[in-house]
Amino acid sequence: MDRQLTQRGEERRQQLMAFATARFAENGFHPTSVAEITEGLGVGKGVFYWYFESKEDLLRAILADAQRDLRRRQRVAIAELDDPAARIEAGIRASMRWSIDHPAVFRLFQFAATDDRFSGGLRRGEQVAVADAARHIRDAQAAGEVPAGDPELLAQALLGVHTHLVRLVHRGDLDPTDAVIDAAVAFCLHGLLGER
Amino acid sequence: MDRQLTQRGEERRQQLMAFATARFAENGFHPTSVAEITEGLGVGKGVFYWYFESKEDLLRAILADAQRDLRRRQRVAIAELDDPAARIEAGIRASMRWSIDHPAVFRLFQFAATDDRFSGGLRRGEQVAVADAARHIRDAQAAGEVPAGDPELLAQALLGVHTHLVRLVHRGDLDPTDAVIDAAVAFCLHGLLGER
DNA sequence: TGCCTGCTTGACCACTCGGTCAAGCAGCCG
DNA sequence: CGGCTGCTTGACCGAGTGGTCAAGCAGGCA
Repeated sequence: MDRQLTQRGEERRQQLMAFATARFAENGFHPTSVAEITEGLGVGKGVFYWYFESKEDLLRAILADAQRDLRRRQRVAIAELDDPAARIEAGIRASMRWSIDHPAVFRLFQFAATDDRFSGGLRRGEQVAVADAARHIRDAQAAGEVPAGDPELLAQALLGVHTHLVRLVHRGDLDPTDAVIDAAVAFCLHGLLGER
Repeated sequence: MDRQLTQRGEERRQQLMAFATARFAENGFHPTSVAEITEGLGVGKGVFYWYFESKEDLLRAILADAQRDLRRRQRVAIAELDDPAARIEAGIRASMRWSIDHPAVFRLFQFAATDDRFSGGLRRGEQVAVADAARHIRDAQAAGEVPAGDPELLAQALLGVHTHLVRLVHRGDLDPTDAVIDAAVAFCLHGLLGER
């Protein structure tokens, strides 16, 4: 699309993305029509296609935006920590907090992972975060803190715990307190059998 | 619907479910039309509505069927084990193997969890399995094998690891070998920091 | 043999969808 | 002031959609 947007145009674009995010999360991507989005905002349908090439394009933009934001938060959380284990823990905590704070976007991530039209884009971002965690695991292994084992696979396991527990929070099965995050961190670090 | 089905009718129903499972997994639920399913089978559209009330009804039937099958496999795997930790491990292994063996259905589970029209049905089955694992965790805690901690939450963490790693296998990022399952089990039992 | 029930057909319905476009509006620049 | 560019409008399009139904077929039971 690559349009020259004024301040006002940029705001309209954000408004469309925000509203669509809410509708997609609530109703699902496919069942939500473009008309529903523009009518909900009280604008003509053409406005939508001024800012986005298609409904798909819109969702991709939403996902990319959110991934950038999450990544930023992870980086900030880890920035000043040196110890590998501390960085891993801070990364888990930051990711969970972000995901809990952004229920709608998190739901869209879940859906997007389900659909080949979008999962490719997600994957790249996911792999960056996983590679990051894997690096810290490798460091911890080198320092003798963590026993041998495929760092990538372990990092993926962390992500699995994160994702599933956040889903339960949004579903209402778990309270969005720090206790959940603490438990997730404890499980990831010690598993079922506990500290040595 | 509750139709009186002959042998032939039962087979047709199964055929519809099997074909639809493949199409839904490949193309997505919403983008796959009823016409696509009946045409793929070379039958008239009315056939579909003889066996199912709606497209939604069909997906629900597919999910319920699959959940029953998974549950059966879990029960068999655990049946003759007494030790709580052994039961937990066997449950994880059985679940992962089943999920790896049923890529299409697993994908539908993932999608269904995303859509409120279907997630309710899934949830019940999921909670049964989680409650089961939680019981074993509680037993293990009573036996002093596992330190204190919310058993339900720990069971959910297991499920999170299972789900995410299976997804990676289906995505092609991980080879569907026993090594993945072993790693998942090891992570669940010992976490990152390893055995005591 | 005839009939009844389970099964199948495919044209048809009322609608919705994503997407287009000619036209009009508004604010800033020269 | 004129004009240019960014933005907005909403009627319109063709292609499908999920779902219905009157009609026909066939195999097994009486």
